[in-house]
Formats: sequence, structure tokens, C-alpha cells
Amino acid sequence: MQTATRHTAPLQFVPREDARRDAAPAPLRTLCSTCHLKDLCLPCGLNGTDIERLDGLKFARRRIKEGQALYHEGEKFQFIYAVRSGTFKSHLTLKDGREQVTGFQMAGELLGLDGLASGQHASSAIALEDAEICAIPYAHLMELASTSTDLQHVISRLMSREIVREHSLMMLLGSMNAEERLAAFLLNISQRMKARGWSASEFHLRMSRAEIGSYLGMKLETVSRTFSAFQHQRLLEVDKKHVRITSLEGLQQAFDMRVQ
Amino acid sequence: MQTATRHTAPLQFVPREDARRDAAPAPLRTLCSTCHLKDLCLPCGLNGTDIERLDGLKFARRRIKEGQALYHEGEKFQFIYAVRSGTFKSHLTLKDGREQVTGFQMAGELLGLDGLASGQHASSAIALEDAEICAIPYAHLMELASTSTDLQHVISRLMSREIVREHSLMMLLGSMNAEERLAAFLLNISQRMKARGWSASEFHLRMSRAEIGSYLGMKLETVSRTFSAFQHQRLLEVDKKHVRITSLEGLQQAFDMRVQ
DNA sequence: CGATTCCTTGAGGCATCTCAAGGCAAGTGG
DNA sequence: CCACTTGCCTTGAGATGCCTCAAGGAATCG
Repeated sequence: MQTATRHTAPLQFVPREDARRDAAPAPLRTLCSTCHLKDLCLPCGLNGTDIERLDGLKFARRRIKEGQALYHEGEKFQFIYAVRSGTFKSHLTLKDGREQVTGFQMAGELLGLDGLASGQHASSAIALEDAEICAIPYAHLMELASTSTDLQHVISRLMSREIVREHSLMMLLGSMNAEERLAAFLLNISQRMKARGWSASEFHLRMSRAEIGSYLGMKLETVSRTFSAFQHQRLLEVDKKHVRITSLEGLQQAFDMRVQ
Repeated sequence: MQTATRHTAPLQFVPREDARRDAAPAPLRTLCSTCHLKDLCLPCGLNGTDIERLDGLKFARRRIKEGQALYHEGEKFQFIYAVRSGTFKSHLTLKDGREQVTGFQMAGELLGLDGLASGQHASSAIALEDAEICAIPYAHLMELASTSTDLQHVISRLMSREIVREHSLMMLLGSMNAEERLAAFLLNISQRMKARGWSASEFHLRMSRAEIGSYLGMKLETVSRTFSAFQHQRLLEVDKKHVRITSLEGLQQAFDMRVQ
């Protein structure tokens, strides 16, 4: 295990040295209402007035380097994190050192909601590439929510979405075979890429075969073999982490075999 | 499939005929502050003033007969349900007719939180025995929450708890073998029984082998064989659905092999 | 250039699934 | 009350999909 993954990134807002050199530092105040991710992220579903109310939210932007942790399992829960750029994995660590990946988070998605239950983070979040996040103080968010029922609804809805997401994952883990699992995974990534304005058919996976395997409940060798099988079936073209879906219908079919 | 499971129980408060005969009808107003489940259910963690505020909540009590649905996947979401008595299963139905059980709910636990995300229930809830629930209108609950930040916190915490619960299930489905899965399941049931003042070592399972199997991601035959294996290991005494844990330590060990 | 990490592929083993048969308990109808 | 059905559980035997172990290739890094 790398030492980097054991170390939590500093809490304060720190534009990295190289960022200072080749670009203007990020503005001190970032507003939800002008954020390019506002249709995916926290403000999603809010009307004009409420989005402006969200602008009252003071939060820090932080850069997280690849391999660094945003938070660790067991750490005190204080912030909800919104991914601005980059990709994260959430995972639990088992007693014997193995990990179960519980999710991958992309731009506009939230991290840390599982910490509310006990006041401690129930999982760890690791950056899979250099990333940037907004750290929203939970207490402050709830304060703001008490002034707007719509904002309360949005927060509840986001948490419910997480529950629904995990339901489908349980279905996947509980009753699908290797090909169905990987097809479901790739179709999910594809949709999320599309929602972010990227190509739905060609993308770069940020996670390793082992991480995909942990997420899907299979060994890395099985993930690799299933990628190869999809290539032979002419559903994909794979070059390491670069994936091109050549037959979306075929993938859908592999997935649709069992799922609604 | 029985027709009963395809039919949703009526929405209005209906004391059943036989209930009217052999007992006084349930009171028209049920108060959270005097409920025997208040330490497990919605009021959990609230202080005196806020619990009394919860008493402003108007909700109906409903009886659900064994096999009947509280709600179906796809139905409009309007209520959060609190189990007063009885046991439920939540499940998703796959295209090919098979089902994935996503959880079992006991007295004091909440049902329906997955409906918030889209305004439609994402799963179905079926009573595994005659049961009674409180149907709490979600809009009304949120109205009340807008008057109390503590109540908001409690609702968020309950949703977060559901996320954490599903995390552990993912860990179970993703990286444990049959014995570990069943041990984890039985220990979980045992804890929840204990929290309700029942015996932690001897209880009656309300769900079938097939339902346990669906929940744990294994076939009913494997569940049955694993029960038998535990009996041979002198960890359990099993008679159909009646289970007596004779070695809690042994079960813990079967489970602890991998999990924190 | 060696060390390291990640990926791919092969061969064999094993845990779980599949298929099948039979037992038990509860319900039903004659 | 008995014969029959039905649902649920248990157990066995064989099949199989995924895992384990192992080797080697490709890319990255100091």
C-alpha cells in the first residue's frame, strides 16, 4: 500500500504551486449559481431563488492529488464534498486488509453522505486522478436548509438517490454473472459520461482492474477476461484503460438479459 | 405467485373486522411521544421538546396482512412507513421474474425512503407476517421538519443509516463466502431482536430460505446446506424457521474471519 | 536499466449452482 | 377422517463459472 493513500489531504484551501504558476488562482468565493456543474450537483432541481440562496453557502475548494485521501473511514464527519473535477473511489477496508469499493464518484457527485449516520465517515474516499472538490460544512448546509424547504427536499432527494443507487448495486452483486456485471458497469459509466457532455461511447477508465473487480464482486483476472470476451464479441475495443463501446445495443443486451 | 402479493393494501385506516370483535379499535390518534418504539423509530435521538413537536404529526395506522404489499415498485411515493409490528421484505423485481431482496424491516424501522429520489417507489414492500405500520405523509413530515433543525438532522441521519447499512451488505455480497454471509445475517438479526427486547439467541425467522438466499446472493439450497453446516459445527440448532444460536462466539468467528 | 505496477492469459481446483428426488406440515375437499 | 395437493425444506450428484496460482508482457519511474 502506498503511503499516499494513508495520508489525508490538508483541510485548508491550498492552490498548488504549479497551479499558481500557469493559471490565475481559483477565486476565493465560488458560487453555486454560476458553477458549470449546477445541473448535476447540489443545486440540481432548485429554482432561481433557491440557487441564489445556495450562494450564501461558504465553502472551500480543495485540490486532491491522485492517490490522496479526501477522508478516511472513522474520521470525524464535518463536510459534504462535491466533486468539481477528477474521479474518486469510496471503499471500506476489511480486517484482512482487502478492500470493498462501494462506489466511484465523478464531477458533480457528492461524497461523504454516509458520515451523517454516526458522525464518523463510514468509508474512505481516494482520488483516482488529480481532483478538485468543494468542501461544504454540513452544519452550515443544514442551517441554510432550515430557511428553505426546497433545499431540504433536494438534500433528502440526493440521499435517497444514493440509496437507490446502492439498491441496483445489490441487485448486480446478488444476481448477475460476470458479463452482466461488467456490462452494467460500463453502461453506467457511459451514461454518466454523457450527462457530463463527454462521449458516451469512448472514455478513459480511471480505476484499475482490481478496483473494478472489488466494486463488482469479482477478481481482477475475471474482469480482465470479461473485457477480452467483450472484445471478441465485438462489443468493445479496449486498450488498457481506454474503452470504446462499438455496440451499445450488444452491451445493453448482455445487461438486459436479466434486468428491467 | 399468490394474488395477494400483487395487490396493494387499501390506503385508509381500516381496523379489521376480527380486530373490532376481540379488542377495542386502535386509538384514532397515535402519538410518537408515548409509542413503545420511540427509542428505535423516528423519534430516536430527539429531545423532549422535539418529540412533542412530532406529536403534531398526523398519520394513519394500517394493518397489512401476510403476503400483502405496503407499496409496489413504480407506485407514487407519498408516505414514509414506520413498522409498528411484524416483518417486511423490500425487493426489486427483475425482468425475468426473479427478485432481489434488498432488506428486511422489523418493528421501529422505516420503509419507503428510496421513493424520495424520483417520487416513485424504487422497490416493493411485502409483509412477511400480519403487520401494522404508521403511514407518515412525507410532505407533512417535511413541513414539520422546517420548524426544527433537530428533526431535520434525525431524518438525514436515518437516511444515512440506510446508506451505511447497504454499504455493509455490498461488502457482504462482494467479498464473503456462503458461511460468512449467513453468519453475518444471523448476527444482524440477533442484534436487532435484542434491541427490541427479544432473545438474541433464539428467534423465529419470518422469511423463507429463498428470500434469505436472494438477500444474501445465494441459492436457497446453499442457504439450507449452510444452515446444516452450522448445525454440524454446533453453532446453531435449527428447526425450519426456528433458530437457536448455541455459540455466539463461533458465529462471530465465522463472520470475523474477514470483516472488521 | 532494473524495479515496480498493472494487465493479460493459461491451467487446474473448488465453491456454488443446477437438477432431481424425497420428506414434512398445513390446507382442502370428498 | 383420509387422500391429495401444495409449499417449503433438505440432501445428493454432477456441472460449471469463477477463483487461485503462475508466468510473462507492457508501460512507467527513479
